[in-house]
Amino acid sequence: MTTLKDVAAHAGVSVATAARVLNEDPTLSVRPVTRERVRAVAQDLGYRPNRVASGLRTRRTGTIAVVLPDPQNIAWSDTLRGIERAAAEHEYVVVVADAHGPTLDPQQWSRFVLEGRMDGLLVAFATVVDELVAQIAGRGLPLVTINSRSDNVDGSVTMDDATGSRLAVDHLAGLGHRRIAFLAGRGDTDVGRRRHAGYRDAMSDHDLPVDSAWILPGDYTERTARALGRALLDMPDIGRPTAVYTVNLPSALGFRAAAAEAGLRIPGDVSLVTMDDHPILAHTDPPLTAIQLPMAEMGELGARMLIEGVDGRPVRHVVTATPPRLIERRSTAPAPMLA
Amino acid sequence: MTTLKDVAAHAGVSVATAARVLNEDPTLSVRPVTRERVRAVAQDLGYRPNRVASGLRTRRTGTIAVVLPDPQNIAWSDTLRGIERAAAEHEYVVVVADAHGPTLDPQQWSRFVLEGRMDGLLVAFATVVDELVAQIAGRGLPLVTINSRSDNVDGSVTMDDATGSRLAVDHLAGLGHRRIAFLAGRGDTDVGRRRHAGYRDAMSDHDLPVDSAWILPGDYTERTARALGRALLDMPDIGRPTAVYTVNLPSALGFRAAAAEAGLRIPGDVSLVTMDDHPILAHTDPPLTAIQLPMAEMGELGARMLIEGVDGRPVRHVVTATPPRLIERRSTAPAPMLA
DNA sequence: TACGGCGGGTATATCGATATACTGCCGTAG
DNA sequence: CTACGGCAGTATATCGATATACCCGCCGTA
Repeated sequence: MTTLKDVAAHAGVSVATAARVLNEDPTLSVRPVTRERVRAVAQDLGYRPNRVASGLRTRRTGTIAVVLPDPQNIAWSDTLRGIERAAAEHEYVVVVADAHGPTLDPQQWSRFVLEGRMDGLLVAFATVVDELVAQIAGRGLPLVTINSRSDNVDGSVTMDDATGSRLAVDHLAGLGHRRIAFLAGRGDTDVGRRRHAGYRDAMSDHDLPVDSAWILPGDYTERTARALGRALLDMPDIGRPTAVYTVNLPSALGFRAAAAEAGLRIPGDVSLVTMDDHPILAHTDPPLTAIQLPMAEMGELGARMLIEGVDGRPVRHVVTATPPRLIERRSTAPAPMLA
Repeated sequence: MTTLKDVAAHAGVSVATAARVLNEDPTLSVRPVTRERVRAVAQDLGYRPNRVASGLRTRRTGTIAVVLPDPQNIAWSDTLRGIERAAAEHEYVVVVADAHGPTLDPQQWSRFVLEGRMDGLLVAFATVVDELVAQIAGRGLPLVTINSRSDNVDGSVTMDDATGSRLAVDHLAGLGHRRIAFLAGRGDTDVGRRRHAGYRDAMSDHDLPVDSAWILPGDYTERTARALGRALLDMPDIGRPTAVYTVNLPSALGFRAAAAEAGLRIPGDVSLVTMDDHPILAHTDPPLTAIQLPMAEMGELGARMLIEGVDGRPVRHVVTATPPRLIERRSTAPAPMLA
């Protein structure tokens, strides 16, 4: 390992000068020839600053942690790529942690917050635990939430979920559906509320009835969605919705399974649109019409803002710029004629 | 931030003693009462050693890097969970990097290998680039490959791919198929060769013909598999295989798409088994029969071995213990009667 | 009495980079 | 002839934990 000392020695300057040249310290005055000599030696020796050492002094490790409550959900993969891309641009590395729930267990807490190895946290908890926030803030660690906004946190990146929901409802309404159910998320989560609001507003814009029996709060899991789907589809034909909008990808899969079990065809008997797109949806039975959200952009913005936060710039609440898009596949069809 | 100095001061001992008590230095002799006092103070103050500082001295950062050539492939998610679990047990954190190909780009190289922030590398390149290996070894960084074994690397974790392939062929042969094609991986990769060998051996055990036109080397991508699938299915009926075994998940999806385009039914016209299982396969059209491999176990073993390697214990070549399993779904059916 | 050994610790260099204060020299202004 | 400012750097403390060498007092023993 080449250290700064080696560089300094070979260049015939002190470590201080070597460091200041390489870091382009503007307060340093040095002859161009010396400057070049240092640079050349560093290059020749393949010098790379040891980030652990520099991290100790500067309290910057060049590492951010991303905490996902459920990395199993394949919808996150784009987000992760966005985060990594932005991080790489700033020479940061990304530590991914799986919190198996809405908070950090003590072990994770210790490794991510207490041991000084992270410069900041990017978290994607649907429900932001106030206590967690307070403690992180107390540690002086910048925190940015993604996909969820809370007034207790200074920075967040969210998407235009309401418009996403609206797109789903517009599409179904355009196909003649009037009885559009919503397999929702948890009402105590920010995303859940935004997606719900979009649904509600769009329904009312289309003068469509919103039957409370058609709004089923779930918990974003396939399992629950499947149970709720069964309940919904077991309704007598007359009250049964002709279309369903599901709040996220696992919910759509759960509903799809429920429909299959109930012997109902999608889209023959019931149309399905879901939030969260993924290439694999082209291969499902049937291929699912879905709302594509700028997940990668959300990740990029989040990481970028967090890194700015590390540099002392204030973080804010931002919303992604790219609008949601509806990807039409084959799970939606014109509403059946009704009595 | 509570530092060791604070603990020492409050406990009325020197930092040396505080450190040695907390690290359970066996060469330290200290009265039990003092020992307890130090521990109690550390506890009270919520002391956690700063890993950056200790990393500087000990050259252990408690971080390992996982490099995946294609994190998009959802089959890796189990592996990642296994890695994280094992890492967490040892108080390590995991940095995940996306190398968009079979080697590290200079940026990544710098961040993962040259800057001293990683204790070791876990890589999943299908083709192990010798040059890369040599350079990493030259840096004294332990390296363990997963899913691929090379004699140039001391440590690896692989799975029993051959048996996995055999399971696929056995299943198809059991259904009466005799013309079983193999949509393979790259012949220059270790996994590709192992999966191929399993196929070949199983075919010969069943006395089945291996037509070289039925072994199509692909590159593990959906795109290529789709093109190859088209070629395969465009063969005249007489020479067309009645079943296909695909080397990985994206290949299966590609083949599925090709069959759909060609207007052929799975499993009516052609049966499909693929290596790599994933829960989503229950939702595809049709649900795919797949070989489940111990991906999580591979990740766990890899991480554990790498961490042992960091501690100076030698790494070895190991194979996962859990045998592959065939998950039967609906993409396979008895062979059609042939002339 | 001298010496060694042991119990119970302490002092300090070190890891590598960085931030701050400082120095020696030269030219010029007063 | 001195003072002063600018140029071209240098010396060193620091970040926090850890590893190594060391120290002091006391006891037992030769």
